[in-house]
Amino acid sequence: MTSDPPPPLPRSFYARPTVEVARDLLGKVIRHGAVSARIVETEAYLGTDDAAAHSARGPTPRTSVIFGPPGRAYVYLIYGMYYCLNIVAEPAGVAGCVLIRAVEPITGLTGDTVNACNGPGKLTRFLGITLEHYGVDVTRGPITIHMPPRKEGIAIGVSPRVGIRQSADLPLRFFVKGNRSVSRAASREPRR
DNA sequence: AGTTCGATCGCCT
DNA sequence: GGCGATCGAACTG
Repeated sequence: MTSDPPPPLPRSFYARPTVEVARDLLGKVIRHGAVSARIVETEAYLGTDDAAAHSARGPTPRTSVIFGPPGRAYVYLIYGMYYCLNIVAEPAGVAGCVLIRAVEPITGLTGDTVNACNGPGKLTRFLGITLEHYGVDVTRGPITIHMPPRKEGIAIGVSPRVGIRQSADLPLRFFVKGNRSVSRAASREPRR
């Protein structure tokens, strides 16, 4: 018989400071239906003192979930053609979320391995995530996040976030050092 | 009501 | 390195 899959991470995992959640999501397994992948790159978007965050100017219809209970999915359409997936952090009433920027495929592979999910717009397509998943509780499903089957040491790299103009210097991007699935835009060396 | 522009990506030169 | 695709949220008037 097959071993029981681990349960989803509890809500308490997400009810913490956004930066902690962003770091700790590295190496975790995200699953949607038959497709699963390992999170290898994240970015923290803070509720306050972070002009780059969608929540910076208070709740709107689009961003309301960021102000609600932790462990829910904030999905939005970007550039009219891609979806980005965030996981809400901080206790309910405090804004903060973590953008999932890259994952490493575990199952669901067809053809190109790395290039299917090494970017925020690509991984949502790989995992089949769209606006209909706005507000989904990742402690319940259909999208869930789990501990990896085996404990493994991870070297974590830190850098500024990719593709933003406001608060561009804050070191809020986290990635698994040396992992080849880290997003292409992010793997560019920072200019000097 | 009209305009701007983005937490992207792939293709072009 | 540059740019177009393609859309709606947010902002301006």
